[in-house]
Amino acid sequence: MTPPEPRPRDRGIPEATVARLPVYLRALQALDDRGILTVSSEHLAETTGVNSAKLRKDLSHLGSYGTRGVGYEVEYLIYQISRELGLTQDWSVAIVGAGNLGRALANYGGFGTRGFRIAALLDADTAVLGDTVAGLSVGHIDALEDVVDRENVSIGVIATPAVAAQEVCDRFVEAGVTSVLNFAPVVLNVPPGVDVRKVDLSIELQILAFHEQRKADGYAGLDPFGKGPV
Amino acid sequence: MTPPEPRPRDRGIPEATVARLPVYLRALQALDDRGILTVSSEHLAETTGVNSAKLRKDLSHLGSYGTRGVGYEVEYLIYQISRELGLTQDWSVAIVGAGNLGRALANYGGFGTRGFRIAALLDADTAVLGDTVAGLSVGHIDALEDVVDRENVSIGVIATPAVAAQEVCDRFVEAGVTSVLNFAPVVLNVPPGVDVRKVDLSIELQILAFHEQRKADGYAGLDPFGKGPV
DNA sequence: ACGCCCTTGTGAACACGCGCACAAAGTGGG
DNA sequence: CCCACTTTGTGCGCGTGTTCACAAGGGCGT
Ligand SMILES: NC(=O)c1ccc[n+]([C@@H]2O[C@H](COP(=O)([O-])OP(=O)(O)OC[C@H]3O[C@@H](n4cnc5c(N)ncnc54)[C@H](O)[C@@H]3O)[C@@H](O)[C@H]2O)c1
Ligand SMILES: NC(=O)c1ccc[n+]([C@@H]2O[C@H](COP(=O)([O-])OP(=O)(O)OC[C@H]3O[C@@H](n4cnc5c(N)ncnc54)[C@H](O)[C@@H]3O)[C@@H](O)[C@H]2O)c1
Repeated sequence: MTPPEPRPRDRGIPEATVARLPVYLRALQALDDRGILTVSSEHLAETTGVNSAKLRKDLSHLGSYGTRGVGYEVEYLIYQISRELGLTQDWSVAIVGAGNLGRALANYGGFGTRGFRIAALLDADTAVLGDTVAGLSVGHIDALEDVVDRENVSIGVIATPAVAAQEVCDRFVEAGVTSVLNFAPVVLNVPPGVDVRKVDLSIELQILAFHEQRKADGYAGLDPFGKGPV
Repeated sequence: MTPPEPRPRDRGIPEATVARLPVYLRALQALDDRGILTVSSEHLAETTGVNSAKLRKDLSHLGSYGTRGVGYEVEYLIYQISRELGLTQDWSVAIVGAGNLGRALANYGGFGTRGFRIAALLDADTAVLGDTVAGLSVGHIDALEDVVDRENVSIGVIATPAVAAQEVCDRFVEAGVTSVLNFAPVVLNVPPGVDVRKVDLSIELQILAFHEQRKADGYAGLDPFGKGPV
């Protein structure tokens, strides 16, 4: 419309902010549980480990929900963040791969309490079919399309070995799933419009190893008071 | 210090680059397994899902290991990246919390093959002490300091419930561990010089839910034909 | 030996995110 | 009613990271 207008993706919340909102939400819920009614950006920032100005800027993307001189009303902010994140509705999740990780995930209680319902746990190995994990019976992978359709699954979790991950992903996408959480150590290929997030433990360890090595090498790095290599 | 000198932290590799090196490494190892001797930045970039210029810039931080007109020698690059990441030595890892997740991690074979040795699996619950997981006997949490010392543990993994995480972390730090991988949904407090990385599945799901909601809202955003998030 | 073509390595422009610092706005006390 | 104090919301400069585009460099065919 207006040529000199820097507006193309303004209705969008910065990705970095989106990644922090769940952290704020969790801290706010802890405050709420303790019966605390309001909180300042300074205090909330401290408990979530971020800069208070950054926190305020993050929240300002949702609207002006604070009161100057006072702070933010805990319950109201919980509601606003939840709404923004889409947590006022329930989401169905399907997990593929009922191995070590898939079972741990299915057994994990922390999902249901946040509005994520595990609709199915699927596997290709007939030896595990019918096993009961967390009250859920392991289904066959060929039921994937049916499950996605019937249970209205919108998030697919991949906990299979690496070689099977792309194929499972393709089936998810084909079935209409547009959000995938991948634990297999492979780069998934997906069409535009599909979001993939990956959790890769080996990479995390390798990053830690890199920094660990840095500390070990006698690097007189920045931060002279750095509590050095203890 | 010196105004015209851009040298203060030059020997350092950008954090974003460090996070990608393990991805390149994995792709290179796959090429190596297939007997492929050299690879171009274009090709490697495609299989790892990054921009080829970014890949070249990443690799240039390690040195000039490519040959113009040809590409990179796979084996040599594997060696250089491994060295930079500190993977030419072995690292001892201690896991605390022998629940669903801790056991899945201990059972996972993908760590040992990359130079990470699980030195111990510890828990506070006497009911699980002595259980054998992946050839490892679950030890008591009070042995943490001993284990760290004796096995030369440099990376601590926290797979306990949230309430116990900070305390376990403190004990790790006190014992001399300077790298922590945390699975519990809490913000850990550590002194300078200690690296913490977190893996938080609930946050990953919430981020996916946010984007999912975005897609569902009939947002006739920019770019009617997808290409949106990816 | 020479020149063509391929690929690297990087300069420069751009986009994004961070944190300081402060004016605006609201509260509570006198 | 006014003033002093607290805390929000944000303008701005800075640093980091990404991408384009291209000159420099090296192999290979002739
Ligand atoms: N266990 C961990 O702690 C851990 C850590 C890091 C990464 N990972 C990754 O997570 C994934 C799963 O790990 P895991 O330890 O649970 O492995 P696992 O071998 O215990 O389980 C994998 C499961 O996937 C099933 N499967 C195989 N092919 C399938 C297919 N085509 N369709 C459906 N199911 C299929 C198998 O039958 C098996 O039950 C792997 O990619 C692994 O690299 C696991
Ligand atoms: N299981 C999952 O898939 C999953 C997913 C996301 C997050 N998490 C998080 O990972 C952590 C572990 O999850 P889990 O499912 O394995 O839980 P879990 O309850 O199965 O296991 C926790 C283990 O920690 C032990 N423990 C408790 N206090 C301890 C202490 N002070 N010192 C040592 N050990 C102690 C318990 O005895 C238990 O064996 C939790 O914080 C959870 O929120 C787990």
